[in-house]
Amino acid sequence: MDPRALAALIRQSALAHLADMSPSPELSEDDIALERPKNRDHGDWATSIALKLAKVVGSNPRDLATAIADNLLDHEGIAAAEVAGPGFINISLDAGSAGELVRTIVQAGDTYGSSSDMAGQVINVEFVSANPTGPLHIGHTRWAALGDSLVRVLRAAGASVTSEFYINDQGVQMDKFGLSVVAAAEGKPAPEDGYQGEYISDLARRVLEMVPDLLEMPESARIETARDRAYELQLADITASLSRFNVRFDVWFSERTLHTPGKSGESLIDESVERLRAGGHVFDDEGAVWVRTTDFGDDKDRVIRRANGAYTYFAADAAYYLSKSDRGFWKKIYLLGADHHGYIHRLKALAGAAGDDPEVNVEILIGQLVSINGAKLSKRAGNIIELDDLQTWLGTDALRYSLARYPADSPLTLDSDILTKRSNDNPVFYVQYAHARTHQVARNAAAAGVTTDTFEPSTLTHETESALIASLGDFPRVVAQSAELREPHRVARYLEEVAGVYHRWYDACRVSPQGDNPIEPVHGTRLWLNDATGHVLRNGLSMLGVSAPERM
RNA sequence: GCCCUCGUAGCUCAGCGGAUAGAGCAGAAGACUUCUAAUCUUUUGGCCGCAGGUUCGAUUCCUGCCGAGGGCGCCA
Repeated sequence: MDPRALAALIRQSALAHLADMSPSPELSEDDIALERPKNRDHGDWATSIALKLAKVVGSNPRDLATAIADNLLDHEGIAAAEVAGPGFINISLDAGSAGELVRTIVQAGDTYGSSSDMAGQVINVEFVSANPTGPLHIGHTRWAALGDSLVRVLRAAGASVTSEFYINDQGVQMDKFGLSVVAAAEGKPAPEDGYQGEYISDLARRVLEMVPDLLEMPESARIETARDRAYELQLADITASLSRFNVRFDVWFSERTLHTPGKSGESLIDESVERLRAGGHVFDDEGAVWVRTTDFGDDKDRVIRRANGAYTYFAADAAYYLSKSDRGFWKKIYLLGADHHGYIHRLKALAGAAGDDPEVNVEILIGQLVSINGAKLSKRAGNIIELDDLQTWLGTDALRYSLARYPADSPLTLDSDILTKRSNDNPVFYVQYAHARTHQVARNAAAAGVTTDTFEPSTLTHETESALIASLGDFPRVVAQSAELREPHRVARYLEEVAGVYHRWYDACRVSPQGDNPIEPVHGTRLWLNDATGHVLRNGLSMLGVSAPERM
């Protein structure tokens, strides 16, 4: 019996008891609030449903709990249902019924943990979105790890997700970038406010290889050529860095495409201003064009087109937002650093002005900054800590895992000493080792002649076995909840728990018989449990973009 | 000044209203003739920043204060 089936059963029992009430209370399976108690004495599962219902139906929680518990006991597979504390119901499943879950997991394989809870939701997740004017730094690294994991978790929950990188390849920063590369190519110092660091001279050298006559070109062509070639190279570097980091984007959206005039002679930005105007959210004042974002909760109206005729950055934001809507995304999720939280109001306002519901169609996840002890600033790129350096230093697995195991809104200081340790201190190794151990156990079982031909779940009676089974049963709910709350760190924390329970089980229960002892049904059955654990660990690690080695 | 996030064990952090607030590390004591000891067992350690409020019940929700970080533009 898996948790969902149990929740359905509890619901049924509660409703049976309350059937003669009028009106009979609404009760969904989500209301059951099934949880696994920390304390083993409290059974395999516990529910506070009686406490919640007592308020609604106006009866004593303990009496209500007793009635529901009695009803539950009549059902197959329930070994115990006891009322405890103010009205909790502690439930124990009988071993056979609980163990059936193991077969379900193994048969589901790679798909165990996935669900269709979010089926039909078409979601765009935008993250990283760095200027293509230099290498990615530690801040981008956090959003890359978190964003990619979030995308994977949402997909596992059944949503249809597109990951997107918005390339700020237009504007003043790009021009500065071009000037900086030209200066380096000419052997001159970087311009005021320009980009510095060895990577700029590297780019200049590479551009000169591609365009040997660069320095003979007229100035404007020279700057433009240098800018665009260096941009190409830098973007390719960023893509390669992310790819090594196991992060891939479905869409690389160039800001330039918003500025480029289309067939009608109008750019997408021109069109979007007109669309907002048609919606009645635009006004003119002192020669500038404004969007009345205060109608949608912004603290001030925003200029979209300056008095000098130039569009503001907000104009590109607007066009970009409309593009996402036009491309059919029902929900737009943005991952932004804390230094961008000022965007929240205007993005929401933009959604409102575009005719969307800001509370439904836009979600902005603000992440706090991350730092790391012991990291060296990049020599190549100047005063930053580079993703590439971090990755070479710590490895993709340790870096991705340790960034994904904390909620985005907690300020984070990573400890490089721990991340480079290959022991219990380092959670990623703890989890990966547990996975490798499931494979080692399976190899040993094969050598000892233990097979999965026998499966007798009623033999899984050890307390570590019921704990492990219950833990494995939690996986789909953890994934669904992580997706719902946009908190992939819950998957990581869960995997650590599974790994711990598995290690304790391993310590207590043998899959291969010791010495010359005969092979019994329990051994084959435990091999099933072992394999089921391997599936859960592998599936979970995969959602975090972390490898699941079969040997370590 | 206004806005956002955070404040939980010595450290790094979990805990979307529930039972005695948890994990890892650090400190103390143990377990390898054993399917991998990269593991496991036991143990020390808390005015959950402070003060109110809502609730049968608050670390969790609300308000104020204190502390840390970040943000406010016809910049991008």
